[in-house]
Amino acid sequence: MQTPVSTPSRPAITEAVLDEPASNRLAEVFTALSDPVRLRLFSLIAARTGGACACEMVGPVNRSQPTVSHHLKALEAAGLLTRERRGRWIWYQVDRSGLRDAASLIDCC
Amino acid sequence: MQTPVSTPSRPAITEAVLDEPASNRLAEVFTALSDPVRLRLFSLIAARTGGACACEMVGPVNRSQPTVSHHLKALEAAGLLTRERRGRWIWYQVDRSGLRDAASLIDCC
DNA sequence: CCTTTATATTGATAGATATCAATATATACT
DNA sequence: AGTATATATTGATATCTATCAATATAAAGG
Repeated sequence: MQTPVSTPSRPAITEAVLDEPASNRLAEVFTALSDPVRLRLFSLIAARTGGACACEMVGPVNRSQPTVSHHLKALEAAGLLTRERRGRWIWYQVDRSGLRDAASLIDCC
Repeated sequence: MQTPVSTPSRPAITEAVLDEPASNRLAEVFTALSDPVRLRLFSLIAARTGGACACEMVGPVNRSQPTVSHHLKALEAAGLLTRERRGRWIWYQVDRSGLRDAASLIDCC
């Protein structure tokens, strides 16, 4: 499941009811953000300009390496992170475009 | 589980790593938004100034009355909707304050 | 090629959750 | 009181998910 390169901009939620495809896609994004460990991982990455290495994250979130790997994969699959290998390491960065749909929903406040 | 009356404003996610209480609270909000049916319900309510009656929602989301009731309760528990009885009917409105935390996370895009 | 290090996958399990049918509660009207 | 209508709760079930131990893969360096 991958995010399309360019996402069509959606009307604000106060202006039109979400149709089923839109709500399905948005639910994917919010599902990815619905776990405290994933939120902390996302936050760790967002707080560093230039992104962060997966190797730095096991300690801070206090979960096993496979669990961290699993969560990072989920965030990437939802289009919230980009992933890049550098030698033995994997570097993640926030994919801001993946957040736009979610932001437009929440804009109404 | 009820939202405090006034929520302390949080630093942008690009500035500080979420601590555990913050990520737990935020995960509650995003969990509430993580289901397509709940998103459509939320959207149905947000699209109507003055809110919407629970009785109008079973048809549009194509789920049973108990399921709709269950989802509306979840949205209210997360602090995303307010609930008011008017005679036999229950009216819901978007609680914008409940969205602020989520918005601040997503601001970074 | 063998070892080390970083990350991913597999398999298992406990807990969460979306759903509905049946039933209960609450309000209004007669 | 009795009936009709709106919403909530209960109980059951199927599916999903967070987690870890064990194992696999991938890259770098000797």
